[in-house]
Amino acid sequence: MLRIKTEYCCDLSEELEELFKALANVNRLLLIYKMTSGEMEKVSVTQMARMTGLTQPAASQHLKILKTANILNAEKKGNYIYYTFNHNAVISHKEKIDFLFGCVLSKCNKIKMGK
Amino acid sequence: MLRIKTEYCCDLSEELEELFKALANVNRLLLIYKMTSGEMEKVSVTQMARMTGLTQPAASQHLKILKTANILNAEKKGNYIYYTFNHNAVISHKEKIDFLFGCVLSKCNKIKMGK
DNA sequence: AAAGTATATAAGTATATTCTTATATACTTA
DNA sequence: TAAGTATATAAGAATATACTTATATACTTT
Repeated sequence: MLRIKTEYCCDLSEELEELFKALANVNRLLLIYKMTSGEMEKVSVTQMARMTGLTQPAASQHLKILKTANILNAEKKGNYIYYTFNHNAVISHKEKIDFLFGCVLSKCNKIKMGK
Repeated sequence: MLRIKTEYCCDLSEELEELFKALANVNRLLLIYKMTSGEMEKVSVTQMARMTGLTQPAASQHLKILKTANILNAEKKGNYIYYTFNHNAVISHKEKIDFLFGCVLSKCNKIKMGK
């Protein structure tokens, strides 16, 4: 199990680096929160830019980063593009984060128990 | 509750940005995994550098970033400095991440239910 | 078809990140 | 005290990030 984990962690670290990079920006986090908190199911890029105080190109670039990181999906509908959460990918991201923190916290507990 | 959440999210976004920035580096993630997986409770900086293939200054700089982000504690013992996880802070970090993903996933579920 | 709107992309700039090498600091031990 | 070891810091270089403004692309509507 430890060997599996050790090998797994190299790949996992690279995947988590990409995920954390995508999340490591306050404007992208605000975009995400806006997407969760609005009454609207779908919000256009221009609306999101307005809501977060970003210019349209800046919002577009941030959304692209979130899409590339498999956090969002884009769906074109006429003139507008609606970004939505990539539900399954978000679940998968969360599992990886839980694994990382699980490793850390179980190590903390082992030490507290006196090895 | 929604107003509380909206205000909370601005602060939270800035805190999560700092946390995610600290975690958004493959070498720092590998350092973390090495710290969780070793048999040793405490590992010196030089040992960690060797384990991850980093130079001593690079490892030191990464560890400083993890310490500044309240992920690690440093404890000087004679000639060596031992880094350990900041257990309580890690729990607090995890709670914030869980809140973020909780918002996202509950939004996903709301949409699936048809608003 | 022309004009208007929404979004993306391009190019440039300012800043941040992550290394490197060299050196300083703190401690230990001979 | 001098020499050795561990760690941190400093300074510089290469690269990445995040914005800006300008423009291209895709679609809609008149």
